[in-house]
Amino acid sequence: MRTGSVPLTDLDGGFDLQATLESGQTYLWTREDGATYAADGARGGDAWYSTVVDGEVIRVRQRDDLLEWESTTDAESRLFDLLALDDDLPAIRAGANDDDLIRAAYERYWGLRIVRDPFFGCLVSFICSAQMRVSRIHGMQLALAREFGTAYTVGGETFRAFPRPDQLAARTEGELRELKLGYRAPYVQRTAEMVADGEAHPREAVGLPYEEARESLTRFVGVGDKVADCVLLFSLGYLQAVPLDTWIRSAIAEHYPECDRGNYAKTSRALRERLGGEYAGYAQTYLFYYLRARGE
DNA sequence: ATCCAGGATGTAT
DNA sequence: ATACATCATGGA
Repeated sequence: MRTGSVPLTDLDGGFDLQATLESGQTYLWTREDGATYAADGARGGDAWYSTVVDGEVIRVRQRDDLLEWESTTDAESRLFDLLALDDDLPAIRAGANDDDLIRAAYERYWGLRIVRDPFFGCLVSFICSAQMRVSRIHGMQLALAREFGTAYTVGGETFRAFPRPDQLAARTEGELRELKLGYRAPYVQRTAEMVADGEAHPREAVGLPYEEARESLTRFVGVGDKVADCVLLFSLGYLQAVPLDTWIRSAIAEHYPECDRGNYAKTSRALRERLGGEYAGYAQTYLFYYLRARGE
């Protein structure tokens, strides 16, 4: 294993690994101490997290102002990409609407970055997210990796990659239901087939104007506007995407009632402008984590 | 027991 | 285009 470390004081705006990985954006990392993601956003700890990307095992942990990593390859540039370490956080925040709520959320979780997940794992994660809590979505993705993903053994420890499209496409709906995916099982199976067969691929959305990209992703089974927004935001680099989930919808009702325009597209557009346009997805994600931690 | 969780789909209007 | 029922599962 190669090792290295990134001095976080060099980054624009610092970094918070726990907030980034446990805030419900990504479900493709494993916390090695076995602790479940803190639903209340409890801070602290310097746990190791691991993932497998393109056949390379990557482990990271944060110790104060140092991000330590260990990997089967030189992982530094990969980490900059996956964890958006090159995003200019102060500039992003400066471009956001600065009301009391947004300010509080940014201050509480400062250093949280919008991840850039591998697209297939992200797509499946958010198909599974329908009417599910964060901890269970994570559990589903770990189960998919454990049952159907390729194993890599390094230093006596085994790491499981998230399954490739063909690996999931080869499973039956029944096998996926055994992992407690419920009614999402056929969605995952059919979407995996679409990608494996070359019928469609999430990356075809890249480069399209934002709302066209969202529409493009809804061709996958189990993907509506909300899940499409999550994939755009957490995998494909569309930082203006504002997913409207139940938490954000209640926040709209309580704090931004004028943004409720009746349907998804118009409401999302209104909230996007309200939250700061180009980087509205950042404010949305800080807000989501903040509100969920407070249990509102 | 009832409600709810990062919703989507099929059908009727 | 919009309204509605239906879909699994488990924790509060």
